[in-house]
Amino acid sequence: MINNIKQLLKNTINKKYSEIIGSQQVNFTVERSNNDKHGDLSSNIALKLASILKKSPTVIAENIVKEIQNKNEIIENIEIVKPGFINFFIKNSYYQNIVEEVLSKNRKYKKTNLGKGKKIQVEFVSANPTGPLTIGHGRQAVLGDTISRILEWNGYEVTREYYFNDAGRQMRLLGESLYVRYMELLGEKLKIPVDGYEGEYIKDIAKSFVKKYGEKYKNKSTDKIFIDFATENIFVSIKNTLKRLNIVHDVFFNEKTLYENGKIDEVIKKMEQKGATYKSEGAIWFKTTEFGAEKDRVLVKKSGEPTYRLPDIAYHTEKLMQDYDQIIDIFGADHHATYPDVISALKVMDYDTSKIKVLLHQFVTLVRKNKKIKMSTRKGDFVTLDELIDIAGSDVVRYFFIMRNMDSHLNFDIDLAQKETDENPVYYLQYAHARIANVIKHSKLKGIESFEDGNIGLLKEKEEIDILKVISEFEGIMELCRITLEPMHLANYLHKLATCFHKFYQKHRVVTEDKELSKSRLKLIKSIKIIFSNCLSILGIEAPENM
RNA sequence: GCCCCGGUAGCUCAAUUGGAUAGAGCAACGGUCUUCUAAACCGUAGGUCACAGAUUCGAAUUCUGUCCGGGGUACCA
Repeated sequence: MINNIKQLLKNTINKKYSEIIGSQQVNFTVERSNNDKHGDLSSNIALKLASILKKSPTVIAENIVKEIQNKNEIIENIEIVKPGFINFFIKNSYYQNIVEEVLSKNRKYKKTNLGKGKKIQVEFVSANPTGPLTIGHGRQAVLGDTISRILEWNGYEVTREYYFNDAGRQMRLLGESLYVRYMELLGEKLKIPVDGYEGEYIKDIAKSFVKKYGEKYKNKSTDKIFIDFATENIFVSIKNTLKRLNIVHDVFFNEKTLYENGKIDEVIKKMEQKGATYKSEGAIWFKTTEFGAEKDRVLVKKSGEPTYRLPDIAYHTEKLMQDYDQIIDIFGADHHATYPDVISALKVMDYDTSKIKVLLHQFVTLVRKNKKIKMSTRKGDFVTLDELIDIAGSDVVRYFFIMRNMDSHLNFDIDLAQKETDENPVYYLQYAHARIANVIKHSKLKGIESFEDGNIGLLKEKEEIDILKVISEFEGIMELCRITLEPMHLANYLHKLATCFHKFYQKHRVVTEDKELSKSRLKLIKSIKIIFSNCLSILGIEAPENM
């Protein structure tokens, strides 16, 4: 509809003003009005042309309108307003026809195939197996999965990837922490190492360790079994948590692979050849200052161990070697200083980094009794994602995490979540869906077997047309989501759709003595139901038939 | 110090990326179920869009500076 009008305007000015405009691009827009008085669509074309043509916008608008009047069958009326906006009023029949389109396309309504044959890798969560997933990870998990679903809706083939490291200092500490808890169960008091893991979950793991091995590993603190046992247990729980949220990764990539397949050495050698590194104080440094960084960074410590940066770089060369058309990395705000180094290194080695898109999301702050709490996995001070799902349920958790812009901090009030699950906004959407399902069921009881022959021309009430207008926005919203990769827009949209449905429901009855009208309204609500169900499925949220 | 986010109603956040009278949900107050689900709807109240400049027909949105909050700035990941 918008493109339709836009093309019409473009043609008109090309015809009328081509001599003056010449090859200049006129950047005008056609947008949905946010006020009924301004019609359905409005264009600023006359305002944009005013400075080029050196005429008053109103005069230009009048000339344009004269030209296009009656040239488009969906336009009911055109008005010119104050500074020079051209407002279009669209015919009801245009909106009514949407019902038929939704009903016939159903699950495929406005679904696109833009990504057909294209592969995208989305990397997210990527938490090392040192403890259960926290609320903080939850945001990234839901964000990553929902973005994946948006891409899939557009026909892309998405691979969800999880990158992890089960070696190194953190893991050693994890193993030692488990050992301490293990010995504790065997009656010996030891101290958790400095920077070790103090969370309760280690005690649980220690219990199953005892169950399995008894006293076999008493006093064998250095045995690798402690690390392996801990990571294995933790990974199982991480995967379970994600599964509860309907999130399943396709690939778990172990950092270890990069050492085994020689990628790490390869990267170091290549960067050396390119003259991007140097040795100093026994370490190997990357000249990041040449890429605008403040300081040079260490790639290999004097101990010979790489810093986290090196495997990150190697991992990305690995990603780029595969045939993905796009690579999306989802990181927390704490990564903002490190990923530019990775990109710089890839550029040094002549990789095309334009395929890589990095999305940073801000942190989740846990609020409890009106106090902000800093979460730390190490100190065991956190609320796990599992606990949150227990309290609120998967649907609410998913909705909650994509409800807001990823750029804004998220304050999570745990008391509120516990107390007010009934008033959660997600129920508002699901309730609308369930209500519709119920009305359709009711209509069958009232003897309306089918409503395929309902006459959409009978949908004339303001509340009915309003709903159809919102449905007509769906395509644009999905486009916005695709471009910005920001699922929040879809959440806002659904809320808006639910609002107009509830308003309609309150004011008008669907099933009445008037069979014809009932059938047409059943068609209407069926089409709303389809939109709900499609959108909720993109958000990974259930669309219940009753509540 | 430097880098990245944010600052909008009492609270949590929107504003389709520069459009017209800045909107929702909680919280407050008042109203609506003999009817297809009241987990809903209607109404009232609530705003110096942090502050100051700049850009233009037009700014919450872009630019500059200042203030406040969060994150980063490791030979931790």
